[in-house]
Amino acid sequence: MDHVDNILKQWRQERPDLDVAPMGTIGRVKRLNHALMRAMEKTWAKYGLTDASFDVLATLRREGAPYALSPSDLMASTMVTSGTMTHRINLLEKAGLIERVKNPEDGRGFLISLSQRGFDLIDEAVAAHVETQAQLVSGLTEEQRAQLDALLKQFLSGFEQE
Amino acid sequence: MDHVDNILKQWRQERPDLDVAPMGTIGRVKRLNHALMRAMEKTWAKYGLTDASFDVLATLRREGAPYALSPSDLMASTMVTSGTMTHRINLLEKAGLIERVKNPEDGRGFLISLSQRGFDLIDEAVAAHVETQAQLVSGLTEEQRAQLDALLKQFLSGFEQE
DNA sequence: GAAATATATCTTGATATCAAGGTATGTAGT
DNA sequence: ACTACATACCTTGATATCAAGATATATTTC
Repeated sequence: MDHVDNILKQWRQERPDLDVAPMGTIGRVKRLNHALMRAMEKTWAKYGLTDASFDVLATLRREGAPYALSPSDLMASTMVTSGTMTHRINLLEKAGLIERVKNPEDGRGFLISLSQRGFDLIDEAVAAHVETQAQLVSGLTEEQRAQLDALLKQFLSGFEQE
Repeated sequence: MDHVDNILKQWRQERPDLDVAPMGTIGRVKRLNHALMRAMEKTWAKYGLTDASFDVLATLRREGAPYALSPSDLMASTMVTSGTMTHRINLLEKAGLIERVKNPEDGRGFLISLSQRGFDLIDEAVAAHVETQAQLVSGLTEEQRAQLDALLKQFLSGFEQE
C-alpha cells in the first residue's frame, strides 16, 4: 500500500464510476521521475552542473569527435523548446564549457562545440552520474530492470517519432 | 531501436568503461513522464487548469467531504515546497476555486477548502482526465500495464517514506 | 531570378518552481 | 511560567521553462 495505492483507494471511494487503474501507472511514473531527478541533481551539483547543463554537455560528448551539434539537433535530443536551448547554450558559453561556431554548411545556424574544459568536465561528471544511477536502480534485480526497460520501451513507442 | 537505445549505443562507443544499462531505464522514465505530462496538459487546459492546479483540486476532491486539507497536507501529497504550495493556493483562491479558512485546531495554520465551483470543476475535469489517461496507456495490454505497475511500485518503494 | 515558403535561431514576456529565510503560534522541559 | 525548540505558512530572490513572435538565411516554385 504505497502513496499511489492510497490515491486510487480514495478515488474508488469517491468516484466509483471512474476506472482509475491507468492513473496508478501514470502517477507512479511521475513520482518515480521526480524522485530520480532529485537524487541525480545532487551528483550534478558536485560538478557545478544542473539537469539542463549536464544534458547538453553529455549529448555533445557521446556524439563523439568532433563533439559538435547544431542547436536544432540538441533540441531534438533533449525535448526542449528553442528558447530554452538558446538560454542553456548562453549559460554554457559564458561558463566556457562550449563554443558557438558558425555552421560552414548553413549560414542561418551555428554549431555548438565542446571546449576542452567542457570535455574534461563532462567526462568526469558522467562517470559519477553512472555510479549514482547504478545506486538508484539497485532496488531492482537485473532481470526486473530489464523487464521494466522492455515495458517502458513499448509504452514510449506510442509517443516517439509520430 | 528507439531514441534511448541510440543514446546507449553512443555511450558504449565513446565510453566502453561505463555500464550504461541503468541510464537506459532511467532515461525512459524521464522521457515517458515528459510525453505523458505534455499529453495530459491538453486536457487540463480545456478546463482552465494546469498540472499544478489540477493536482491541488484533485487532492482535495478525492479526500472526500468536507473537502479540506491543510497546506502542509497538500505539500506532502504533491511533492512541492511550501513556497510553491503558497503560490498555488493564492492562484486558486483568486480564481474562486478554493477558500482559506482558519484551522480551528491550530492557530498557526489554515485549511484549504474546495468551493462549490471548485468541486464542480474538478468533478468534471477528472472524468475527462481519466479518459485521456486510458487513451495514453492503450499501447499496453491490461496485463502489461499491471506488470509495469508492479515494477514501478517496487522501484518507487526504495524512495518513499524513508 | 523573383517571389513565396520553409527553416534556424534568438528575443520577449509570463509563469512555476525552488532554496533560504522570516514571523507567528504551538509544545516540552524545568 | 519561562525558556528553548519545533512547526506552519508566507515572502523574497533567482532560475528554468514555455509560447509566441522576430529576423536572417535557404530552398522551392514558377
